[in-house]
Amino acid sequence: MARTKSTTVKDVAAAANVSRATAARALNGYGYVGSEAAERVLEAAARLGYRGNRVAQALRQGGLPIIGFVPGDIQNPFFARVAHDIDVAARGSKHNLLIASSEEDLEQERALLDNLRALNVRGMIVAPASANDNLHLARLVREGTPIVLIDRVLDDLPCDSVAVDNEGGAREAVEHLIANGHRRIALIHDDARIVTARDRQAGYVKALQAHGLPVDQRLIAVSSSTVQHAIDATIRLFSQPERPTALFTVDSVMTTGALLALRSIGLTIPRDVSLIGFDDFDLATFTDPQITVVAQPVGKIGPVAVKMLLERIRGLSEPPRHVRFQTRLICRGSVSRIFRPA
Amino acid sequence: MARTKSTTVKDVAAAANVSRATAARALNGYGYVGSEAAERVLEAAARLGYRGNRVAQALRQGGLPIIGFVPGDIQNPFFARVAHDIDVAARGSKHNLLIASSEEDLEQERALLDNLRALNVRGMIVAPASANDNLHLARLVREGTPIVLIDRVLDDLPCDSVAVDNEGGAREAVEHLIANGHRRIALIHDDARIVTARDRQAGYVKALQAHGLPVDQRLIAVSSSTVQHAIDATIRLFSQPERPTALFTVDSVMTTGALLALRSIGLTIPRDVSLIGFDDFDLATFTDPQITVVAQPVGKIGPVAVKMLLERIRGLSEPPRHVRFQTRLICRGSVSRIFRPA
DNA sequence: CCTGATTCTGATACCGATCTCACAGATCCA
DNA sequence: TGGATCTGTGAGATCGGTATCAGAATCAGG
Repeated sequence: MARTKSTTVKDVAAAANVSRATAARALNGYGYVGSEAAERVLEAAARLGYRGNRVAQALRQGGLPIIGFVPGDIQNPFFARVAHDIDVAARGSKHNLLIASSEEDLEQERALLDNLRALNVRGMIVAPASANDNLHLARLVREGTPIVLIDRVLDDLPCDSVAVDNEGGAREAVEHLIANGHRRIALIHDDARIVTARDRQAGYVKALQAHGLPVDQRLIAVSSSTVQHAIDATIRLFSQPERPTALFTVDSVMTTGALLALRSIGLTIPRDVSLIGFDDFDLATFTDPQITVVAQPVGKIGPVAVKMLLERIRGLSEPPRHVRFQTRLICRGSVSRIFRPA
Repeated sequence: MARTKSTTVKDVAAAANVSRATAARALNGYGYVGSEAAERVLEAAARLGYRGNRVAQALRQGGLPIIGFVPGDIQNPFFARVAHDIDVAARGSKHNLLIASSEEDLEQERALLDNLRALNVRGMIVAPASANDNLHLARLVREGTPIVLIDRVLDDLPCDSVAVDNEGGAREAVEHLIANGHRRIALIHDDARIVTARDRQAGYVKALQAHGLPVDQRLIAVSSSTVQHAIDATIRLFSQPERPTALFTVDSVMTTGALLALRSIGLTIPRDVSLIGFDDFDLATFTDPQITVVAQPVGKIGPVAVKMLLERIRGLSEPPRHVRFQTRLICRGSVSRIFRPA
């Protein structure tokens, strides 16, 4: 197919009748170059459409101007939003963004990080798929690769992180339900492997305990984070003899599933069941009534992560910094007050 | 920060007491290598944690094992889904995916493509932001860079493409409205710059003309593809004295906006207004009634695009191939029948 | 025992850009 | 006028890996 090989400094130099060294100097504006020679080089470069070869530059100078982003799932609106923000922020500093989704699979994550490492990217922003077995991450950190963790923080990993107060947010939500008289509050959460889900579950448990309520395992369902699994889990929870009066879901995908499931088994929100979901999402304002949610400042996560990463790339060597954003409970119409006689 | 420089073939060769050449042969399994020497090399490589440097490989062999993807907006669920599919397909052939969103901005798209070119990526999958001024794309094609266009096809660009029958799908939707007795059918579409929107508009116009209905400019609103703009456009359309009885929106973001706007001005679907949107989306089944949409086979686009791209990368030199998927009208509850006395 | 093929290995060129170094010519000050 | 400094330039090393080539060692067959 005779892919035309691109023009190199050599070509430009030849066209301008100078050496490669001089051409490079003219193109990059360093060292001494005669104004006349420089002009000829620039003209030749423009004429030949010289672009430079990042790969060669990267080899010489170490590292491609690329930031790697490893989200759990790019289709999840949360990560899509963050990816977008990272992209914008990275572009501001002349970096390209390489997105490689781990699909919440530890093996895949390992392979991807290996790949990024081999590509000599400048730094990585990662949402680790697992709370355990993170030797691969530990090694990267040890080797000095700039890494920023987002959304999911691993306490024993000495690197920067940006996340929200998952436990506090969950606790606030559950306490809101308790304050409205609910006692049988169900939880649907992800495999505890993911840090976020674990913390949110912890918030749920703490809220119950703080109010002297028992933690009933029958009210807790585990589901992987897909709409279908969430539907199944919801149906399981609500086909028990003593039905929960409220439900707390730990992410927007699960909330979506719960919504669908409750509708299909004929339970009305908030008359039959009250619902609070973690993470705000479009759908939440489209339903009738609208759904009460724990909102995270999604838009801040990406920019802050990039900022921290760039500082590391530039050589900052402070001890790990951890940014923790507060969540906000947005009360809409999906929680009802239960009258509870003393 | 003393970023530990990674181990090179040189290190491995030294550790195994062989030359770089032999080490490379052992590691890549080509040429003749003594079994004993090979073993020593492999052992040394494992011990030192040798990973290889893609950048150096790329320089020698031409091109990074990367596929570039330039969507209009990664937050748009359509592109997020396609990105995911591309990622999976690319991984199957040992390619990484580099996503760089153009944000529907032509200048940005140009810059991004330049970047990708400089990175020597193997090929690109692009959803062009504009129907015109595509000299930058034309040049890439001319230079032999493998490119596959998705979603939006530029007829005068000699390269592969994957898209859906936008005109036909739109036409089917509008004819469905006509068949249900609607005559004043409004359209909200994007800036005609984007090919997709233009084709869908063309379908709208053809449907009307085929049934002898006038194309009334007052029924056509232009909006950029954001929820807020779509809301404004909808309100504008429906505050006219002679209100439309039906609305066709050309993408899911606009449909979302229309939904919100209609609710806010107190119009009920489908009693007051019938609605059909192009592109199926989650929300469409969450509303009451559910929304009738023109569905595209989203899941097929990514895999087919990658398949075509890989063939080009491997050197296929057939003339440009164009895959065009059919759309499917999914009738739900957002279209009402208007009784129209003869 | 010698020729020719086969196996193994190291030296070396190369990809493209950058950077150091040395050197030539111009300029400058004493 | 001569040494020192400043300009401008090209030769060549370098980044890390891969491919070519030639030479050494082993082995087969006549």
